[in-house]
Amino acid sequence: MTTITRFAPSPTGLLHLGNIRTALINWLYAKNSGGKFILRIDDTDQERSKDEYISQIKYDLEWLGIDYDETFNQSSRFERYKEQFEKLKSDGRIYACYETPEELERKRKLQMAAGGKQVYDRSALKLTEQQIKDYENDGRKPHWRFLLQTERMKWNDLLKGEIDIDLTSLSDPVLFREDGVPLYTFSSAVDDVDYNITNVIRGDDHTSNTAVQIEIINALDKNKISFAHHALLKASTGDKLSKRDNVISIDSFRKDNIEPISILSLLATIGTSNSIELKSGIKQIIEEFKLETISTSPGRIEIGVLKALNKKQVQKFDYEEIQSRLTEIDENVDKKFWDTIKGNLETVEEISSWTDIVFNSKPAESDDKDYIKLALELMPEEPWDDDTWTTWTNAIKEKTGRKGKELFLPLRVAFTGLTHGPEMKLLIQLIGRDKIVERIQT
RNA sequence: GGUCCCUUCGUCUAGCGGUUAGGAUAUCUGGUUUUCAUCCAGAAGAUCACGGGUUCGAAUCCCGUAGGGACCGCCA
Repeated sequence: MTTITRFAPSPTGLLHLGNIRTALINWLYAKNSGGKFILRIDDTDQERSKDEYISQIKYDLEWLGIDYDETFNQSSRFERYKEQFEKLKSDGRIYACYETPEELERKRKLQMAAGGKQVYDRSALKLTEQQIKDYENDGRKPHWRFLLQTERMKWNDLLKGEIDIDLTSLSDPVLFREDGVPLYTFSSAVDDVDYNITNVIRGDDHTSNTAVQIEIINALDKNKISFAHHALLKASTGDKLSKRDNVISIDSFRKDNIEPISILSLLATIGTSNSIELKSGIKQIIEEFKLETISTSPGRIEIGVLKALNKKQVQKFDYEEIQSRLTEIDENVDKKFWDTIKGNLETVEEISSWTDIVFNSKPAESDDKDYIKLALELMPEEPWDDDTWTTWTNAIKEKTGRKGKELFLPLRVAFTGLTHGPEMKLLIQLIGRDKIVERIQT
């Protein structure tokens, strides 16, 4: 049987490290076993779903290199949900409820005050025909609940092991709203069955929900789906992740010029027993993927690790790989320029600060003017090569008796305005004699 | 309140009854680079949340406690 997994985001916000991790795990699980991966947009709640988020989600996935064999929107399947709803209804698994949200809220508060279970009391089941008629005459429309019959739902979770949930501690789930809109608990179960999903891998927050869904799936069909629940990720502070937490959205990382492979490498590492390292590409991540390496305890997102991985990737780039990106930043960036500068970059786009230093004359104030003046006098004529710097500084050394930091640091500052940077013997060739003279003389 | 789950170096983790508790990363030191980064070599870093029990022997099994998380919605 072919493995089929799915990622089912609701388009109510941006994708972040947490939910993209779930997507990646599902994608890798499918890829690793030669299976299929489906992108399902859970947009049954039309009020909260936004088209812009749908395109953003697809763009983020594409940018990261996570492709899908098939995609569909739940909003296109309302008829099918209705059909399956009728089936469950005729099987007597669904019953009509007439409580308003306010009434339900009041019940919950009462239950909480009494210290009992906050579970729906099934009073709708005891309604007389007359009471129902009265509600209907009042203009109330029913919402529909699924009658939970299992006391304890057990399954073998691929990540958490044997799970045993007390279903009597959970309310009968509402499957259809008063306005006829199917709820996630139901539409998801219908789709997972219809699309022959073999493995549902999702966050730990769905664990008790899974108990409910298994019973629904069993009522629809024979359950053949294997479930796995991974621990959620925590923010670096130890707090839970939020959809509104923009600092970890994929979009924000892209805007910060973080490379996709850096994000993928972090995701393939965090909360797993894998070594923290930069991966060579998505292919390596697929090959190395093992579901069992994913931990059941929540991992912390360390942005510092992401940045370190990205830095490694930047320094790994060959000029040819990113030539168009570089020349777009500055057309004068050639291979020599890139190779000289890349060791000092954390993102590719940071190169712009160096094109500025190299190409635009930026005179730096020196408090060591006499020394700089002397250096100018001793500066070799062009053409310059890799030995020029040594020849030059040796001459200065001889004349002044300076050595080490005293010798070179004032020069670096005078040429670049910075106390650190690429190797001087290469950098001075990039800047060139004319510009250096210009800078020193100012 | 109920249900389910988690807790091992700063961080991510290995560990499945006998280990000097291993690795990765970060940190520090030395070497290389006449700076920084890279690279190489090395070091330090964990009373295995706490308490009890089982056992000749517990990070590992059992019970309890504490801390943390998820869910308990006409959201997903």
